[in-house]
Amino acid sequence: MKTVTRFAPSPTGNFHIGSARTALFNWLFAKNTKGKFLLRIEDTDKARSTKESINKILDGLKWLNLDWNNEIIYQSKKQKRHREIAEELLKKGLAYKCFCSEEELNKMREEAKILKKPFRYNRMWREKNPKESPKNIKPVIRIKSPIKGETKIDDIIQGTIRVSNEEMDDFIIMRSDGTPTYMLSVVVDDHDMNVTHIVRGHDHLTNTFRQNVIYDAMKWDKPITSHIPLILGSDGSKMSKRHGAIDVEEYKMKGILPSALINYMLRLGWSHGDDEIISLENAIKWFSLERIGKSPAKFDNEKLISVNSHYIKELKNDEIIKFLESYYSSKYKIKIDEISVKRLNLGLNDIKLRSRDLNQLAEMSLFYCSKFPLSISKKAKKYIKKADKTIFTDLLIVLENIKNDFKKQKIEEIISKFLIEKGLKLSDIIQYIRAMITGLDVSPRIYDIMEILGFVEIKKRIENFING
RNA sequence: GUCCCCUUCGUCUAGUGGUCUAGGACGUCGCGUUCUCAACGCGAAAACACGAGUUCGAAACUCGUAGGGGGCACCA
Repeated sequence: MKTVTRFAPSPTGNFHIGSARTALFNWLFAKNTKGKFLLRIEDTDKARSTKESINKILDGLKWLNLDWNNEIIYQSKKQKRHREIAEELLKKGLAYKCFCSEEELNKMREEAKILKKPFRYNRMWREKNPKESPKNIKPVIRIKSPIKGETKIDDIIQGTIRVSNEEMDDFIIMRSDGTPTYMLSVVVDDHDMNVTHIVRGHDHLTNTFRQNVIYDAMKWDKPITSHIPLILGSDGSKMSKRHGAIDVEEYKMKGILPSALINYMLRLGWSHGDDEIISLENAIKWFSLERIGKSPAKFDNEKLISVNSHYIKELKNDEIIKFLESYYSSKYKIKIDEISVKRLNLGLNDIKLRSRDLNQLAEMSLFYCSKFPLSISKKAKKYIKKADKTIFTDLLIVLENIKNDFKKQKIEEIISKFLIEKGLKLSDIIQYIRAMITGLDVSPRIYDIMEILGFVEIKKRIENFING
């Protein structure tokens, strides 16, 4: 049988990193088993679902390259079908109308609180004749859940879990306004979509027991479930805003590569021996739900960054230049001209080695592209302020001698000769030169940069300091 | 509160009863290299939550304790 997985987010906010990992695991499992990965938007909550949120989810999935099969299914469009199932259950006597008022329900809640028991609907309308119903109340439809015995689920990740049926009550499947609840919708949609494997967050584990009641009532085959542990913040509490970035979009803005985020999320809960850097190809080949751990993982930004810097090193120059084009044009209103492209192609390899994220890479490469005069960073300014102008005036004269053969070995030679004559060490001047020609305090090797920029450009930048 | 789940270095994890004086990665620290560095090289510190039991033998199995997480809506 062909496997079918689904990712079923509710569009009520941003695209959370936890949801992204759920999507990834579904996607990987589908790819690994050569099955299908479907996307369903659970927008039954009209009040909270937004178009923006749907777009964020879609953008995020596309950015991560988690492509889905078939058309997107919008749960809200399936309500007629959900209602039919509820009617059918009603007709079969497996569900019933409940005419409880808000007050009656609140009373049950209070009683439960006093008895220190969890709230459970007392099933007062389960056997009552609907003719006794109060006229002023629109009923909900509740499903008859078993009163005695226990329910067992076999979860691929969590193993076998048994819960006494007394823990469950007759939950609502249709609201009083005639709309289906989540619990009904998921089951009907998963069944209609022929979903074979449900991979979702651990927070849904107890829902499985409720959903089983519906499957049993309809005599439908149950999908196999895998409840993946949640991602926690660095302090072990639920991941939230105060832990920093939690939405996929934020990672993109921070210059994280989709490949890096995928690799990092994959290793949160799943492993393959000692492998850390795992190509997508291997991820698909090796992935299995059985190998997902049961304990929740804390999100570690430092590790993400280190994975990211690895993937940055693998980037091709033209991919980077494409990124730089949009980064520079939106942030600095700079266009990358032909000469800058030439310089970038010569200099990017060195910069890739020391970049933790794309934004940092862009800032570090800026000196290859910026128009004269250069913008100078705070730390670089400090160096420049301290530099002795006469030394650099003399240095320029020396450099001018080799302007027709401005190669790094030559530059190195002539500078060391210059230093000996002046009785200086390289470290006496290197940071000043760096600041003047890159506007930064950190950069690749100076001789390489000088060669790439060429004498004319170097002269301009140093003179700017001397005259400034 | 209640039901369910979880617990190996700071973090992610390897580990499926003997090969574990517990391996890898990130981070930390030290040393080296270099022209700065968030690069590179080498090295170090660092964990089986606790207590019982099963067993010739337990990080691994069982039970308890503690700590953590999740569910308990006319939300999804």
